[in-house]
Amino acid sequence: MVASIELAADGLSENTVDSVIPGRFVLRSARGRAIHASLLTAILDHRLAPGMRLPEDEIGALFGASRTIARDALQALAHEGLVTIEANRGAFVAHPTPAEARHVFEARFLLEPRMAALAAERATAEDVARLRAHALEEHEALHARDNRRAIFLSGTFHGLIADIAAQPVLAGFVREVVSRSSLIVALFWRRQDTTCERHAHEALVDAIERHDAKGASGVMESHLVDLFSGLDLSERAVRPASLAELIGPGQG
Amino acid sequence: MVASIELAADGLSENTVDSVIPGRFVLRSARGRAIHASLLTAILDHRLAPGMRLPEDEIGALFGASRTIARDALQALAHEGLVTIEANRGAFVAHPTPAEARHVFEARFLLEPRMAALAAERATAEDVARLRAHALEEHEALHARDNRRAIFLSGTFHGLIADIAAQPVLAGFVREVVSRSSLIVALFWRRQDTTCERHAHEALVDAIERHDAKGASGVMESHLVDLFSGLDLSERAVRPASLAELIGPGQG
DNA sequence: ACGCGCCAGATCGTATACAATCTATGTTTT
DNA sequence: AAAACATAGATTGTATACGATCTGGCGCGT
Repeated sequence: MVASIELAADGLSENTVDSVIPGRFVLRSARGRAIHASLLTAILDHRLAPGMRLPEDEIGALFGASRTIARDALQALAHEGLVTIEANRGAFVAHPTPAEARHVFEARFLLEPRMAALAAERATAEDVARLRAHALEEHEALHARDNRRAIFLSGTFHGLIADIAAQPVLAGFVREVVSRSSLIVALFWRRQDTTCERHAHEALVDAIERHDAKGASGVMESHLVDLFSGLDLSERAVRPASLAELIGPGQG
Repeated sequence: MVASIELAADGLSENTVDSVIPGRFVLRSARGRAIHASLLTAILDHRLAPGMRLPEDEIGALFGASRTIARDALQALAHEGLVTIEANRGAFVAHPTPAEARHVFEARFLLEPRMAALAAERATAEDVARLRAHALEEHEALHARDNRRAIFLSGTFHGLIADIAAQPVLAGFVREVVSRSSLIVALFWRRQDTTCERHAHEALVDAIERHDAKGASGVMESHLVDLFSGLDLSERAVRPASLAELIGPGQG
């Protein structure tokens, strides 16, 4: 039951939501966009877990809309790879396999270092200021132990850099793979410390401020290596062993 | 009026259609997928011109489906950047601006040389055979002056290479930018000879057969430079002068 | 006790109805 | 005659109705 999760839009600042939404828009109605935005942010900050059902009725009702609208929003999310649609069974939060996780990160390894380099070449003083403000927000979220916000912001940071690179098509692709990474982290993350990540983001802003394209590209690449190596993509991870192993033969 | 254009599926071999359709599927009904496939191929081979209206009624009726189904298919195409949806006005074949054309090609310049290199590393004998067969088909289409088929096949060739690179996420991105390039060519192409292109495709297959990653990457890059330099993205191109200039004051 | 089939509830698939909006044509006004 | 307005037709926006399909549970038979 999805209704138990807070999906209404009032919990989110409009700015942060906008920074995740793809530029080219396919949903016509305001309510459709609201549903899209709410589900998107709920997936990005791990309120909605991979595999969770998303019944059209319930989602529509949450936003005072009919199934027609909810379906459109779910179809849009399916196109972004965040929702899976099974015929006659409905929509579910996507549940990437280890192989899909690898493919998503392979795409990030190709796209994002280049975006960081372009951002370093093109960033204005205001761009750098915006990045710094964002990094500060991340810092505060971590300090306040607000993990959801921290994980959400660390994703939108990558989207901001893609915007600065001023390549809208590639920026859209980056947003997609970053969003999907959020589901991958939810499923396969095995490490606790996220401090390395914060330092990486700060180092990235520094390189961009220096207009050091090579440096920014390198920092981004090693940052992605860090993220990727924090995943456990062994087969063990996807199937939680056997029921026997989970319950244990002598500890119930 | 769109009905005057042959959109039914019987004119196309199933194989070639499949090779254009994105892997992850969002449309549930068979008729929805048929509409999607037909509109897609009609756009790719320039039967549907940029800016053309796509009324829901008419499209649904063509396939014996209701507007509901047609809407879903149009939304999917909108997500791929091939169709533009305007609120309360309906769907149109996308009509990219020169700026958008540049952004699409910037994405291709980043993605496709890498895909060519990966394809060269990974291609099996069967992959090479498939590419050769495809290049031969292109050759035949050109020889038969079947321009529509030639332009269609030259697009799917790039999709095939992306498949061989075995990176499904990136391959999906490549398919999107290649499809959009078809609209860009329809609007901005200014050159007649496509022979250079055929040679480029053959050189690409040769490099891939040699497992020459650097070579394949280089050939792909110069092939894209060729394609891009064949476009006229000046502002003059986008607005076809004035109505007076088109009709002429003294030749009716 | 276990497996098999059946039935009810829930959910999705699709068409259709009606309201809202837009476009184009023709009319009025200045 | 040109511009503003009004109206009719066409097209989209959205809800809803009804049939199809799936899921889970109950009862039956072995």
